Amino acid sequence: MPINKTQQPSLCQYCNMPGICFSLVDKTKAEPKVRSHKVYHKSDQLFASGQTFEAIFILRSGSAKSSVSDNSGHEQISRFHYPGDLLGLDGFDNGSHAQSIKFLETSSVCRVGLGELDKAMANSASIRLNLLQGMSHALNNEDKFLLSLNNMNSAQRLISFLLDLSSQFEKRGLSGKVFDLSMTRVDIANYLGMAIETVSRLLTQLHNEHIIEVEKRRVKFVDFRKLHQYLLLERVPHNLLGAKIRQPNCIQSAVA
Amino acid sequence: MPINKTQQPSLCQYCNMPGICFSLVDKTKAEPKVRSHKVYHKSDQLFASGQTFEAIFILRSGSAKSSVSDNSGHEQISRFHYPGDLLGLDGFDNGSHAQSIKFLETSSVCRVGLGELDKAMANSASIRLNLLQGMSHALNNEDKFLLSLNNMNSAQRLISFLLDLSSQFEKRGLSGKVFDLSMTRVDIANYLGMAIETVSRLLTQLHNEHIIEVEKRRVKFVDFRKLHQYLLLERVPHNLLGAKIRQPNCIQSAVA
DNA sequence: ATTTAACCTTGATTTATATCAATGGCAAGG
DNA sequence: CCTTGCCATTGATATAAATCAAGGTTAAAT
Repeated sequence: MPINKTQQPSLCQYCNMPGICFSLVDKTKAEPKVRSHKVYHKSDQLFASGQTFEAIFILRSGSAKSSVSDNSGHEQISRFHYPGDLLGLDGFDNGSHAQSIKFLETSSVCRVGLGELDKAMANSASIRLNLLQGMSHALNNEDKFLLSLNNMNSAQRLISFLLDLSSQFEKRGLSGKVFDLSMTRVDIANYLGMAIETVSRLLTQLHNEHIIEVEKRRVKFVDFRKLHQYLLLERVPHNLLGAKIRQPNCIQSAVA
Repeated sequence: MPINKTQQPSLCQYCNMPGICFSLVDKTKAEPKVRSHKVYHKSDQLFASGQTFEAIFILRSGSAKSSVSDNSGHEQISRFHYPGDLLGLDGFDNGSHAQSIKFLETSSVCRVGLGELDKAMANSASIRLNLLQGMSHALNNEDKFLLSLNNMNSAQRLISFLLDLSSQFEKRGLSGKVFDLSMTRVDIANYLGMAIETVSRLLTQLHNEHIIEVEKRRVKFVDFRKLHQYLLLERVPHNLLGAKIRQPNCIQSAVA
């Protein structure tokens, strides 16, 4: 199985994004078959935890959040989704969804039923690859996220988050320098594992240090250099090893 | 695609575990083809981050850890592996491994080359399902782990870890009540995102409270009830909502 | 057999960040 | 229009867990 992302130019005419959508159709036909597209609105749920796994989805536009919850009702946002992302991959595990997915704004998705998907996988190496890649990518992303959760202070986590968002937007041809957050501060805090007050304070601080500008949900990057400097500041990983020289304090205007 | 774990009895004769190994062979032949098996020792590396993705592996015996690291050299263990686990799934993302995998003790793996794997996937719905399930399961596990990282205190995280190990062992027909840790305290601390001193102190504390017995790497569960009580103690998720009534303190002999 | 290095434990102290508390603004719905 | 609730900010205080420090034990290597 050659691993090669551009193996097949699978840009979906309808979704206008690289994905498995177009690849699913029979190439011998002139027009790609239009799959079932659907529009959702803010707070709508694509599926809920426990629901039967019947299809995967490709996010065409808008944004969404995945979350899981434990038996005592605590919710944890595990991922934010942007156009091109595959949704519902959690369902393969045991045939029902482990996550819930809620939309953060008006969004549209492309639905691919399981039967259809399996047929496509049987026939097309590129579809197989596409799907496995998507899952592997999600897994790797989550690993990286773990890394930052356990090895960064809250300022660094928030900055990583913003930079990640920025690159997500750029990948999709939008500005990575100015953009609007589609999620609330509460969502950000939940995702990053900190208190909402901490998120708020840090945003204010970065604003005051003229590193970013924040106006409600609008974020503008002013000084990328300083932003990256924050990330480089040593945060020793829990006394684990003498791998790095430590510094007494990181937070307080550590970027001079 | 019917989602059904027992769709096909795919118990590998050689690995003696449910997996994709046996399913890969031609059922019409009397004997399953022996795949390439290999033995590794403590500290050996199965593959390193950056290495070309050529095969996936199934852990037959022993245990291993996956880790990722950032550009500043910090390492984060993302998962511990036990017999039956699929190794190397991170490689699908971009054709090279994102993680490194090191063995924690003498272990053996079953190797499935990519070409072989793809062929099998093209031909067998059960192999497709098996692989997707494996990845989906890994993804869901990591989501759950995130949940506990962000919503539990260190005692609860450690306990969850021990209970998870316990169930891993039971699943594999071993005692979930007494077992040996194959990883160091440093590994545990790294995985759970806490200082090694905290791990040590908590183990001592749980021992003193007669909830578990710890003797070097040997762990014995004494009082499951109290252990679970620890998990139920409220740990409000970062001020996010009034979802739960909070309690002043959790750690200090909270289980009376 | 002795040295070296990894691994683990325990105590004292510091600190990053949660929690508590109060207030203001904005959007949705009646 | 009002008002109700969500969303966000800011300050004061508390605390869980990291860090610092030191010693002990085990396993590996010379």
